[in-house]
Amino acid sequence: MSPRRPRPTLKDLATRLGISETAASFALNGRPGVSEQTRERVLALAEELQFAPNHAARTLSGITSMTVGFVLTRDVQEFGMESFYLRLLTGAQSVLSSRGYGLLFQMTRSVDDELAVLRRWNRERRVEGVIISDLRRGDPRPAFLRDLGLPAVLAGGPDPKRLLPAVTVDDGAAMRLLVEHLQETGCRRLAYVSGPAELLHVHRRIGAFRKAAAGVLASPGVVHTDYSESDGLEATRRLIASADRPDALVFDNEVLAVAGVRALRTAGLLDEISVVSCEDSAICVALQPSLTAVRRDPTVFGEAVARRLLQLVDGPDRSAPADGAERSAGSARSDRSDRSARSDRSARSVKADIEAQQPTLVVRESSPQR
Amino acid sequence: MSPRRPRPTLKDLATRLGISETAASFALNGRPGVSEQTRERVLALAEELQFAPNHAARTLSGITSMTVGFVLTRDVQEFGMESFYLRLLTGAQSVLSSRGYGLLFQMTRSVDDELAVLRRWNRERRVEGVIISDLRRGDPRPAFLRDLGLPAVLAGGPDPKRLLPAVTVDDGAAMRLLVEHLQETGCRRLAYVSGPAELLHVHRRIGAFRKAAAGVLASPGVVHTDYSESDGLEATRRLIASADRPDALVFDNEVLAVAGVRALRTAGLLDEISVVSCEDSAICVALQPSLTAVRRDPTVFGEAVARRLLQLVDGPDRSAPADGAERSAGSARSDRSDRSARSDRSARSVKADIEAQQPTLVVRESSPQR
DNA sequence: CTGAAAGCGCTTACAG
DNA sequence: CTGAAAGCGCTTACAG
Repeated sequence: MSPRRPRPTLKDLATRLGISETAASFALNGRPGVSEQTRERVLALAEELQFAPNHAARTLSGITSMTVGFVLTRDVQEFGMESFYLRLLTGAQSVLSSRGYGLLFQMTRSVDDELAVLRRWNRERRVEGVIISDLRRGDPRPAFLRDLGLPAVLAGGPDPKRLLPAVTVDDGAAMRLLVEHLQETGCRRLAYVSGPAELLHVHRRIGAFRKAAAGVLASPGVVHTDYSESDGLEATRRLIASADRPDALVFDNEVLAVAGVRALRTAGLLDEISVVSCEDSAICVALQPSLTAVRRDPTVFGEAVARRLLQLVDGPDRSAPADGAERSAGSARSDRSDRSARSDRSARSVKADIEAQQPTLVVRESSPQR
Repeated sequence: MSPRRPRPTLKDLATRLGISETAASFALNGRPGVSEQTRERVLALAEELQFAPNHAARTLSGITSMTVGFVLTRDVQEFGMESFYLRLLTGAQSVLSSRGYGLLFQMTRSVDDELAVLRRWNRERRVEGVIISDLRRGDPRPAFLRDLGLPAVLAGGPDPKRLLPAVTVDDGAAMRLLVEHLQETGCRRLAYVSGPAELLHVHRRIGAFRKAAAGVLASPGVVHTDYSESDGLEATRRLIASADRPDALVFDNEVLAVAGVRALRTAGLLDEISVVSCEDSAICVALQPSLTAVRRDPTVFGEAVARRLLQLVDGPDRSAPADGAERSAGSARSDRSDRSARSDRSARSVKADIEAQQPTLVVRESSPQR
C-alpha cells in the first residue's frame, strides 16, 4: 500500500534538520539568507537522502519547466533523411541537457497536427519554448507561435515574414562552392533536382543555385520532386533524355542523389555526367562512385538551434549542473511576467538570424576532372 | 507586466459558469457526478476559452505525468546507425502520442551518465517509465531500475537476470534464414564480423549464428569490432587474408557491411565472397553490389516497445484523444500507491518478453547463386 | 539569518 | 447532482 520508494520531500528535509522549509529551499537553491552552516547541513542531508525537488511542484510554483519541445512533421520528404534529423536532434539535445533542460520530442503527420501539439504544450504550460522546422508556403506556424507568445526557433529557415528567429545555413556559399567546382572540372550545363516546391528552404536553395550559376553558366534547369527515390529516378531520367542533356546533376539531398546515380548507371551515363549532393552522409561515401557533396554538420546545426532557443528562454549562456538537487535558482527564475518579457525580447530580435556554420565541399569520385 | 496570453484556469471556468471547481473538473475529466447539462456547458466554455489543464498542476495532484523517458547512451557503436535509432524513436513516439503520452528524450555519453539521468527523472517524478537499450556485460541498469521501482522496458534485450521486461527480436530465426540462404547459394565457410564483446545483444546474435551454422557448416569464425568503419575494414582484411579464407561474410550491421564491401573491392574479391548484413537500410540498397540483408522494421519494433511500456505504466490499451481538454480521467489515475502497484506488476511479468516481429531476409546482388 | 503563511492550479475525498 | 476544503510539493513575499 505504501510506496516502495517514497521520495523525501522538502518538508522531510526541513523536519529532520529542525528548520523551516524556507530555509531548506533557500539552501538548496543557492539563495542568500541562510547561514553557511545551515546550508551545508541541508546539502549534506539532501545528498544522503538522494533528494531532488519534485518537478511538477517546482514548475507549478512559477519556476520554469526546464523543458523545450521539438515537433517534427514527417511525411514523404523526410524518408531516408534519418541521418540529418537524428543528428540535428543529437546536437540540440547535447546543448539542452548541458544546461539542465529536457527535450520533449514529438512527430506529427501534418502541419495541422503540429499546430495542435504546439497549442496544447503552450496551454498546458508544458514547455518554455519550441523548435520547429521545414516551413512551407503560407505556413501558419510563425504567426501562430508569435501570437501565442511562445518562444520558438526555426531550424533551417527561411521565415519570409521574419516572425521567428531562425538558424540558417549559408546556401549562397554552398552553391557558389558547388558551381565553382563543377565549372572547374569542366561542366557547362547544370541541372538541379530539388525537393517539393512548397518547402521554403527548397526555394531558397534554388534561388542560391541560380544566382551562383548566373553569369558563369547557361541558365540551369531545375526540377522538383517530392524527395522520394522514385521521383528522383523519374526526374533524372527525364533530364538525361532531354535535348541538351546536362553534364552535371545537382541533387538536393543524398536520397535523390542515390536515385540519380541509379538512373545514370542504368542509362550508362555515369562516366559522362557529374553528380553532386547538397547533403553529405555515409551513403555518399559508400556509393560507387562516391559522391561529391556539400557538407554542413547537422549536429553543429542542432547545437546552434538549441543555443538560440535557450537565449530566448533563459537568457545568455550559463552552465548548469546535471543534478537537480544542485541546481541554482539563479538560472531558473521565471514567472508569468517573465514569459511575456521573454517574448518581447524575441520579438525585438527577430532579425538576428544565425548562420550556424560555413558549408564545405567534399570532393569525391562522382565529379572527376574532365 | 501582465502576461501576454493569460491562460484560463479551472477557476476561471468555474467562476464564469457559476459552478464549483469540482464540478468543472469532473465535467472535463468525464467523471460521473455532474449533470449532463452542466457538463456540456463546461465543455463548451473550455472549448471557447481554449482551456487545457496546467500540466504541472495535474501532475502534482497525483495524476500521472503522462510522460515517459528514453535515454540513449551513444558512443562508437552507434555511429552510422542513425537510421535504426530514429526509426525506433519514430515507432515508439507514434504509439505514445496516440495515447496522449509525451516522450522525454535524452542522449548520454556513458552508462554512468545514463544512470544519473534515470535517477534524476525518477526522483523528480518526471516520468512514469523509461525505455533503455544496449545492455552491456554487468550492466547496472536493470537492477538499478528495479530497485527504483520505475517501470522500464529494455529495447532489444537480452536481460540476463530477467529483471526487466524486454522486447526482443528473434535472432534465432534471422540467423537460420541467413545461414540457410548462404548454404543454398553454395557458401561453405562463413565468418561473422560482429560488434563489441561487451554488448549483450552481440553475444546473443553470435550464439544464434553459431547455433544456426552448427551441423550445417564448419564452425564459423567470429571477430569483434567496435562497430566503427575502420574496425570493420581491418577485421575484413584479416579474415580474407587468413589461411582458409571464408566464402561468405556476415556483418552485424550495415556500417560494418559497407566497410567490408570496401575491403573486398580493394582486394578484388567482391565476386568470390558473399556479403550479408544483419541490418537492412537504404545504404544496403544503394551499395554496389546491393546487399542481401536481414530486415526487421525498427519502427514496428519501437511501437512494440512503447506498447509494452504503456502496459506497465497505464494498464491495457486504451486510446486517448489528442487534446488535453478532452482527456478522460479514466486513463490517467495514479498516485503514489499506484506507482508501487505498477512496479509490482512489472516485477510479476518479467518473463513476458515480447518478440516484436519475425525477421525476413531480403536477397540482393551481394549473395549470388554460385 | 529564520519561520509562518500564502499561493501556484489542479484533483478528490467528504459532506450536503 | 453540487460545493467547500484539503492536499499535492514546491517557492517566495512578508514579518520577525
